[in-house]
Amino acid sequence: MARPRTHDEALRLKLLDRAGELITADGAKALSLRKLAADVGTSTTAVYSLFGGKPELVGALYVEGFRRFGGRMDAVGLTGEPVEDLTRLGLAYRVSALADPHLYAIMFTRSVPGFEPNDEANDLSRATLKPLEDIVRAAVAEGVFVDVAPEVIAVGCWGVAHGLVSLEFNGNLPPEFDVATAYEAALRANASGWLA
Amino acid sequence: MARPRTHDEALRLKLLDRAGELITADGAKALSLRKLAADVGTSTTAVYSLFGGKPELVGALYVEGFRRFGGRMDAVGLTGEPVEDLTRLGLAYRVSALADPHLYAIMFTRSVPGFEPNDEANDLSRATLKPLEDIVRAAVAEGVFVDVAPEVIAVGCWGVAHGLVSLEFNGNLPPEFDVATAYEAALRANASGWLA
DNA sequence: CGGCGATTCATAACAGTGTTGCGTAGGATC
DNA sequence: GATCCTACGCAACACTGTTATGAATCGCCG
Repeated sequence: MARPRTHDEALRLKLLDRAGELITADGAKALSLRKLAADVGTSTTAVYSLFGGKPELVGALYVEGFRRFGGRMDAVGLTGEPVEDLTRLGLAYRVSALADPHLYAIMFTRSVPGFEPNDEANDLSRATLKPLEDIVRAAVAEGVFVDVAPEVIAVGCWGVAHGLVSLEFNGNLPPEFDVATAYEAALRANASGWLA
Repeated sequence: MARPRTHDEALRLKLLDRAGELITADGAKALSLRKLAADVGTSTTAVYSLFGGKPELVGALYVEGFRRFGGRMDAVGLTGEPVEDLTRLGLAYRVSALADPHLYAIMFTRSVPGFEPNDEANDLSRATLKPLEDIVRAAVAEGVFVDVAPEVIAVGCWGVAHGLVSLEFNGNLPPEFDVATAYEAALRANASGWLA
């Protein structure tokens, strides 16, 4: 039953796909190496050969999640008006989270006990800031935004988006709360707060 | 070894205390019913009598966490100027989170797999909004803030605070980032965005 | 005041988990 | 074509939360 000398890439993808499905269907708790291996037709040891362990398998899902996030952010059409553009990115952020809620959980909550993102994963997550920072930098340069380090403003905008989505997912928002409307208003008000 | 007919309140407190210590020391992953029971000098079944199971035990820690949070929020001295006061509450929010990081993890990340807050716990968490909402409501009434539902503004402010703290804990912020300064600036800018 | 029913909690077993030695099949290398 | 190396199957290990059983003892009612 040996495989080629290099890791079996097809098996790796099958494991990753199925792991994503299991998590999407029943949450992170439902991801068991035994079940995963059985579904894919291999054994748990394969996960250790290919990834190193369960945390590293989840780590692969983590980078996949940020890859998708990044893709959706890049696809947002921009106008050049900073408040509008920051609001659009924020809305896309929420749409992305709603599209892959369980991936979002892996990225931003510690829903898989042993898993801690490593340095490479953290670098990747910080890359999410890039489009935000570009917009902010231009706005500061043009004097539309106050003269504060673009990084600070960008992080602030990311914070609102992330915080509201996080509260929504946690069930911390009031019942019968019109999340979508409030979310957009909050994004816009926050961005406006940086106007010069 | 029977205990009084009513639950042994002292044992309940000892379990809760020790559980908090274990989590504070080594994170949520380190909370095992066996170790907890051994440390306290009882058996795992006591947890089932007193709480119902591990999720419910964690639920008790969840409400304890929000109780402390609420206490710290109430202790914040207010000035009557909404932007300033909202900023102060936001800073207190971060201080609270840093003071009890593992309790914070229980409250806002799903770090204990089986645990989902029940309705009562959710009501409690939403009570965190109360002081924010009072400030906002007054500011809207006085015409200092724009005429938007106070709930929406309050949730927005909570979102920034929560989001930034959450990103900080997740390691999503840039390295060598002056979190404290940026955090305060972001809170202030966000609140200012709601000025009429 | 005494006995009964109810309930807490100890003991031990169960089902499940991630992880790890061991063994082996079979491509890669010379 | 012989040899090495490695991915991976099997089975065991240590651990988890949970639960069936049973003993001890309290609150309650006559």
